[in-house]
Amino acid sequence: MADGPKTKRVRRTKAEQREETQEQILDAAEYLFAQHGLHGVTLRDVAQRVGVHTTLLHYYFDDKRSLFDAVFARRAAVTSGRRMEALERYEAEAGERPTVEGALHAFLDTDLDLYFEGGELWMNYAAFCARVSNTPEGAELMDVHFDPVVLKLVAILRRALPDMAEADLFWGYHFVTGALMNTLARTGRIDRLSGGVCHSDDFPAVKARIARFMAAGFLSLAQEGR
Amino acid sequence: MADGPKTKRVRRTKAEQREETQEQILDAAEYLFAQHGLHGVTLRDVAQRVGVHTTLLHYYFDDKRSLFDAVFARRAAVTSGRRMEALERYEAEAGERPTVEGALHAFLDTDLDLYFEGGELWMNYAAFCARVSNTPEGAELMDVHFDPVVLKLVAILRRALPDMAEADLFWGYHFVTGALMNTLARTGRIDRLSGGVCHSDDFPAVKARIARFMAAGFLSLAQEGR
DNA sequence: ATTATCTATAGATCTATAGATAATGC
DNA sequence: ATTATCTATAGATCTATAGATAATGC
Repeated sequence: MADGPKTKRVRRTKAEQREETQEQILDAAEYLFAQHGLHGVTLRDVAQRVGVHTTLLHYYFDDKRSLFDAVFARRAAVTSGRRMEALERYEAEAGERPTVEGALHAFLDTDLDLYFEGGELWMNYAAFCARVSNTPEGAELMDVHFDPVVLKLVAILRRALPDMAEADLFWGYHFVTGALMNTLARTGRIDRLSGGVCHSDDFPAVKARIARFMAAGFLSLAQEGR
Repeated sequence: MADGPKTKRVRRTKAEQREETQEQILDAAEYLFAQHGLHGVTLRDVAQRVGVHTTLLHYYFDDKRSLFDAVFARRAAVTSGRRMEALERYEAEAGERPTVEGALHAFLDTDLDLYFEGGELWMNYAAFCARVSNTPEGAELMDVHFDPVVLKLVAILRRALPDMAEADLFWGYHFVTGALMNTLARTGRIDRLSGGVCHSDDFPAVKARIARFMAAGFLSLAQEGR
């Protein structure tokens, strides 16, 4: 229904054309999957948004599920890589004494910045990830693409809190990622609930609070001992 | 594919029969929607799981979306009511000096207990809620069914932290509900990520940590002042 | 000559409705 | 006599494939 971005028909090499069309398909699919989920979107919806025929999607992607996986994978490498770098940079800076809050800032702020500064397409990807994170298939894609960077975060947290039980570390991460996904989803619920005090789109507001909030949570579990 | 519970054909009054069939339809739909989402489930899937013909679903429910809404609504009143009672009980106990952690225990523990002790069907409902919470339609259903109890929680938190900014209160709640929904989803991700240290199904483990963790988060934001 | 895109279409499935049959109600 | 359930089917879509046409490559 909404008309996608119109292609300028100034075409260059075949490789470029191929690349360009594929990116447009992925952008459209990303937007639609974020809104309606894997099964709520038809290949025809995606094709219409791009302005091509449905069959072209089969030319570039084996089937619907492959397209879905490709949407997930395309930006996963970027966000994962950026966060990994940020964590390594923080680790180097902090030396012997990393803090929970420092590690969480590196992990969370880097990600929130990427989406917020990356424009509409990155925001779509964020919503896409959030939407699928609470599904069985989505969770498995997260295993594949995000385990290394998450385990890196956990490793730094473990050094910051050497006496904390392993289970506490992982449950703490579980709470962090839940809060993050709820943010990325941008459903507008917090806007309505708060009577307009908060806005789903306001990632800077989340960034200003989430690392400190979660760090205090970790410390309170650590204090408890067990 | 999986065969649903077989109906015992000892039928009583029509009202009872009607009630029983409707409940079976709702149970089956709840399970399937939790696994595959609104669009990932066909009416035929639901009918097959119950062991009736697809058209019977149209006899009891206007269309697919009405069935979906009915699934959400059926148990929403129960969980919402129980949490509201728990919050009011806590408010009465705490008198002039409610605490953040006390309010969160009332809100969160009551809910986790309901699902964990309610058996498989309640666990399905929890997964259903979690799955839809990150979608636009789901968030609107949450507005309708859960706003009163959430605003009650926020009101107690406000009394516990009278100097806290409104935005901080609501963002804090936003983090809490994200962590809760991630728990209810039970995707198995935390199991794999932690190498078996944590289990998605282990709501008691979450209950043992989440209120303290989140309370510390709230206090750290409040301390910040501004 | 190869690659990108479109046309035509098969085969399956999905939602929804109309009308028939089987079971309870009085 | 009314209500619960099933049969039959219409009409719309949806995914996927085969083969034709249009555009680039050399």
